[in-house]
Parts: sequence; structure tokens; C-alpha cells
Amino acid sequence: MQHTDKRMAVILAAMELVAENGFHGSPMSGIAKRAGVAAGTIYHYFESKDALIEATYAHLEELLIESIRQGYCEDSSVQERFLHIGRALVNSLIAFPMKFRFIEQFHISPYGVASRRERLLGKKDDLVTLLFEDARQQGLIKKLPLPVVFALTFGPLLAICRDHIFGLITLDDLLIEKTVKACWDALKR
Amino acid sequence: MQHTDKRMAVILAAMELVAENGFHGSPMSGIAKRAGVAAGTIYHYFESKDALIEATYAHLEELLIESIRQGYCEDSSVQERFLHIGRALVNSLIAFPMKFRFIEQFHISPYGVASRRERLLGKKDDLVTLLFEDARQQGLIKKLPLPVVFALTFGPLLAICRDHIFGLITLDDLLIEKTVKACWDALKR
DNA sequence: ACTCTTTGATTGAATAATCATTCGGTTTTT
DNA sequence: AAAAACCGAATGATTATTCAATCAAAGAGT
Repeated sequence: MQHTDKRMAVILAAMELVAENGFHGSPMSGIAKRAGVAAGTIYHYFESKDALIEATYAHLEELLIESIRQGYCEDSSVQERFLHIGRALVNSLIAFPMKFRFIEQFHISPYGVASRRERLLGKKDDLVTLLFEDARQQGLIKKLPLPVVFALTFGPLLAICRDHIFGLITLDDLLIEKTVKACWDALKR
Repeated sequence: MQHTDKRMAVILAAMELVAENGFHGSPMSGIAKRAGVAAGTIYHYFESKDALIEATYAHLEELLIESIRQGYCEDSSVQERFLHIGRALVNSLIAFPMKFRFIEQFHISPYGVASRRERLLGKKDDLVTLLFEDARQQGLIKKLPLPVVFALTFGPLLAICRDHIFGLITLDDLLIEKTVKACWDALKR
């Protein structure tokens, strides 16, 4: 077993347990057992439980960004790029319910607050922010603060992922397309 | 001190602690201390921690429904009723950030899953569901499954409440109005 | 090839803190 | 005085974290 193998096993186990039971239902001993690793080993790779949680989120975020970037064409029209991002996000989230559940848990937890603030105030160079700035410059969307634009886009998309994963609806390509287009209707002037 | 006084003190303390620290950071001893009550007393009113959490959510939900019903006019146009609900919801949530934080924690936690399923599959007689069915019959909104309609409405509204409470934006009446109208744009055909 | 040594990885039992819950007794209300 | 509300220390289970002991691998010297 390689150096990073156990590290990744721990991250995956943490993701699954937290997704299923929340942070308060995910003891380190349980994570260790699911990862097939001794409790002490976790502390070889992560300073604390908090550090493990942060690392797990960072890993999932990377996967998500990667899957959105896949097939993204910088030269397409604003609307086409918007549709691509929406589709890719929803498909990626519902493909692995555990990912989605963990990310939601993280976002509302005290862990996520700082991370969230950084995101919106700090980095100005990510794919989505650039797209929205582009759209505003071209006068395609309403004049609203960036966080509101984010809300109108990702609020509904995360909500339908949640409903799908909890079995309240069944998302297919057509329904995803319709919903993403409806989000666009909310933005366009 | 009245019979129900301590009961309510416990509920409020639970709301505040859970809103601040999540379920895993809200020990019964802490709730008791904040409520100004002995730990054992909680068990006079609630069978267990789970029961307390459920009761706290039920109480908040009642308050929320009440504040939305206030000033709601059954005879208004669909769009006017929609705007009223959106405005009332956002104003009510940002007026007491603790309420909002608790409700979010609850919805995502294992507690909320069952409650959520009941809501959408069971009760067909609440204000909002009736409004949406009305709107669909009049051909005013897109033909989408009810959960998706809910997502397009409440997804963004909850998101802007979160952003406001975390200090990422500052909501005023105008911005709230604009955002609720944008949600309507997402729905209307 | 064969030992000795070093280094880092891994273990799991031990620790100390914290948790939900209980219960015998006290106070308050009726 | 009976009943209900209330208290808070005690209980037993669970927790994150530590650590002394083992293991595996990889040279280094012979």
C-alpha cells in the first residue's frame, strides 16, 4: 500500500460517514474503521479532526471544479457557457450523492463559513465569476450584486440535487435542462 | 415562572446554541445552562435530545407560517401573492438570524430528511402549494414538477438570507423586491 | 549476500474530556 | 399534604487525541 493510499482511504471514509450521519455522528474511530486503518494512523496524515474535514472538502471541491472545466469552451456564448456549467454541476453532484451530502453539511457548518467568505470576497478569477462579469458587461443579465446572481443560479440547482438524492423527484437530462434554463430566465434582463 | 416558561426557555436556548455551533456543538448541559435551567429539567419537558430538536423546529416553523400568513390576501393576483410570500419569508428570516441558521441546520441533518419528505408528499393544503397549483391552472408558470417550482423559489431566497446573515451582502427592501421578482421570472412562462 | 541502523508508517490500548441520560431528593404549587 | 416541577451530582457510554511499542523498507557498512 502506497504512501498516499491510506490518506485517501481516510478522506473517502470521512466523506461517506459525514454524508450519512453528519459531523456529530462521525467519530474518528468510525472513520478509522471504515477506512480500514487504525485510529492513530489518521493523526499521521491530519493534525486533527478539523484538519481532516477541511482536507476532505478541499478534495471534493477540486473534483467538482475539474468536472465543470471538462468540456467547457471559453469561446461559446454566455448562455451556452451558463448552461454547460449548470448541467455539469448537477450531473456531477447527483452522480455521487455522498459528495453532495458532505458539501452541504460542510457549507452550513461552522467550518464552511470562513471558506465561504473567502470564496466570494477573495478569488475573482474562477470560471463562474468570470462568466457572470462577462454577462453583465454584455448587458445580458440584470444588474444585481454578484452574490445574488450566485444565489439565483446555484440556489435552485443545489435544491433540485437535494430533492433528487432524497427521492422527491427524479432528475433526467430534460428536466435538468429545463431547470437550468429557468435559472437563466431569472438572470436575463 | 409559569408552566410553559421554562419549556420555551429551553427551546430558545436550543435554537441559539444549535444555530451557533451545530448539533454536534450543542450539549444538553450547554442548552440547560443557557436556558437558566438544570439539565434534568429538560427531560421533564422533552423525552430526549432528538425530541427537543424536533419541538424546536416545529415551533420555528409555526412562527414562520404565521408571519407569512400575516397580510396575505387570498384574493390578490397570483403574482402579488407570490411577491408577498417571498418578501415575508426573507424579512422574517433575516430579522432573526438564529431562526434561519437553525432551520438550515435542521433541514440538512438526518432529522430534516423525514420532515422534508412528509412536507412534499403529504400536506397538500398549505398556502404555498395552493398558490403554485393556482398559478399552474391559470397557465401563468412553466410546467415543472412541484419540487422544482419550490427549488426555483426558495433556493435563491434562502441563499440570499444566508449571504446577508454572513455579511456577504446587505439586503434592503429594494434588493429583496428585485430578487423575489427575479425568482418569478424563473417561473413564469 | 548478510547484519545493523535508521527512518517513517502503523498500531491499538490508554487517557482525559465530554456527552446524554437518570434519579433521589428538594422546592414550589395546588 | 399531595402532586408537580425542579435540581444537579452521579452514571455509564462515547469521544478526540496521545503514545509507547511494533513493523516495513531502505540503505550503510562489512
